[in-house]
Amino acid sequence: MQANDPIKRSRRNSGAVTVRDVAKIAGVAPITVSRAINHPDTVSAELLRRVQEAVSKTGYVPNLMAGSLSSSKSKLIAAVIPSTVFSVFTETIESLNNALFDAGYQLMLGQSQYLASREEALLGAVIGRRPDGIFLTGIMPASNARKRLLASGIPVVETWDLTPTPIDMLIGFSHHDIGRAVADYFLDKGYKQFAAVRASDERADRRMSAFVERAKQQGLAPVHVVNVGSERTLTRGRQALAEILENASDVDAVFCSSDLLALGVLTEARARKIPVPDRLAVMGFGGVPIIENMIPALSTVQINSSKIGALAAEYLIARAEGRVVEAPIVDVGFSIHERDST
Amino acid sequence: MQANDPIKRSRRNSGAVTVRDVAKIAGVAPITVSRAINHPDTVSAELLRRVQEAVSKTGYVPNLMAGSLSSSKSKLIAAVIPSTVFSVFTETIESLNNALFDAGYQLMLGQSQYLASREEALLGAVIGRRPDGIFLTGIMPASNARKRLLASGIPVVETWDLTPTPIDMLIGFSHHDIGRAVADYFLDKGYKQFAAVRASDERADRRMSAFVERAKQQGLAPVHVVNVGSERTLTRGRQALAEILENASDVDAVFCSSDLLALGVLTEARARKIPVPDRLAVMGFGGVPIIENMIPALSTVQINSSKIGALAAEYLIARAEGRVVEAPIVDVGFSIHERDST
DNA sequence: ATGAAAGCGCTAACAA
DNA sequence: TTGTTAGCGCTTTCAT
Repeated sequence: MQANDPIKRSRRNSGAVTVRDVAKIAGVAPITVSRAINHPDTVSAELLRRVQEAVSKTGYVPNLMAGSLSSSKSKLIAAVIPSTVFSVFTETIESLNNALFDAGYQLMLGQSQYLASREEALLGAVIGRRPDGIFLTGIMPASNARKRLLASGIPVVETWDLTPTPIDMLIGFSHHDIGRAVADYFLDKGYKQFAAVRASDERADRRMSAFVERAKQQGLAPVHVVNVGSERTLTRGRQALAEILENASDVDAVFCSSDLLALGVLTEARARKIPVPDRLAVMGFGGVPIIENMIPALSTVQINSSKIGALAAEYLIARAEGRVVEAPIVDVGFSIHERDST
Repeated sequence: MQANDPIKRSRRNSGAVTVRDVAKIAGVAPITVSRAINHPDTVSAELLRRVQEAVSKTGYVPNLMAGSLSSSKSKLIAAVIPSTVFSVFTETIESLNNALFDAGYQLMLGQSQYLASREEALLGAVIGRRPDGIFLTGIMPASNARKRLLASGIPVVETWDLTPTPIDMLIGFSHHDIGRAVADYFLDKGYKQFAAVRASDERADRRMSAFVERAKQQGLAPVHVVNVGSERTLTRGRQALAEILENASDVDAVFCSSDLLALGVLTEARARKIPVPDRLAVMGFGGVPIIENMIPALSTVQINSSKIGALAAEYLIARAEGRVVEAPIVDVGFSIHERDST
């Protein structure tokens, strides 16, 4: 009933402060507020000041969803990882997120829990948000999800693996080469009876297959493999060594699909007073920082986890901003870090 | 130049498939497509079928940003945590994310790296996305950020701490009580000369202050405290014990602000062949799974990290969907898990 | 350097 | 049950 009742808004209105409110107070057009905030250098000093004043007076926080919808730039990067708990991926995510933050991007995190079913659903949600880029842990096999990803046109970086047919960009290393290299390394050191402790996951599978195959090629006895399924725990690593010793007491070298499992094997060896590395060698995978200064320090296949995250951020941001990424297929390699356990 | 050239779209158009395209193919109105997707039970079977067909034919993925803008519901929850690397928060985040996913929500993750400056910037970005809820690690002190959060009207849950003045909801425990309880526990066990190893963070500060104060209250000699700053590593834990022994060789019990630091202390003790727990007791904080089955198994102040995440998800989702949360202030407590190291 | 108009893709509100 | 209309809050396009 006020005289200056604004035009009757027939429907909604969420109540929050909008560009329009700020514009009215600053005595400018909404578009000027937008420019003052996003491209301050294209606006005169005087107007800039007035807008800033109005912004702080009202506590205006721009609605980024509206901005994204309008500009088709979301400043959002989505990452899909299997798990964060004591996993080698945490460092990748941390470096990815830090780099994104510095460039003004946000990270959306989806955890697939190593479940293919979940990955599919996750991807729908991810694409629906129209992120400017997608970070994938692992490579995406031919599937419905892959088709949707391809169709979306969103820049994608697959990581932690290599393939001749990436969706788009790729930052990884060869799991096959690792298995082979570890077998050769053990052989070199004079170990003769190998075992493997692994979780159920496709990449571990390839490392272990190559390890087993190489041992066979070199004329060794069959490798005793324990698959711990989805129980990626230290305890399960301990049990695995117990199983191995029961069934193949002459095993003298164990390759584990993760540092955590290797820590378990090491722990069980200690419990049984088995001399490491004299009687038993243990090799981990990943290179989480903690293992380096334990006693005994764990030898491992070291992956530069942070580098993967940092590179991925760089590539994704470049593409999001329309730049061309020169060499978007990178093999970051690996290195066997010899420590006390081998 | 085609005869059926559509109405000349004067401006933009991102090229992707939209509701309109699907609607045209299915021979219905756009809103019907929207309903068929979001509320399938309000649409006749026949139309539902036609819409689904059109969706799969076109590969339509709804633009959730547009939907959010229109409905003021983003189905996004933002979480701000200090760090993910070997941190006790990973389990909280994992359980939070899992619960959110099951309810159709996405997680946006921001890492503050324990930097107040970063937290402020992060919060701006977070509020700008208009998430349906915000998960905070720790409590937010009076500050500009707190004001903005309050003003935003977004449901907030603060965690991992207690305060009489939460912003909104709260799921935590008393750091003061922990420090006190650990001192009492050590005392009970007959230890007499305490030390502490801690990182720079406000919550560790309160645990340690209470620990120190209680020891004093009980007539013990001053507690020797080593502050490792931001170096939350196993190695730094080792160094810390070395420092302690150099300056206070009669120390017989060490309380650490994290399990990782405690693992370092334990490792150094082993390197020096100091009998644990006879000559030296070590207590960690957090309860990361790995410590339970190591040798020696680390005693720790166990926090139910997953429960915090799960509860937070429950509360945040309830509030996002307009429901009332009955008791939004929860003390999840803690428990001292006695293992080999004490 | 600034503004007016249009529209990003979706759904709430109202109508039939 | 289905459709029409309007508008969420912003920025692009075009004009001045």
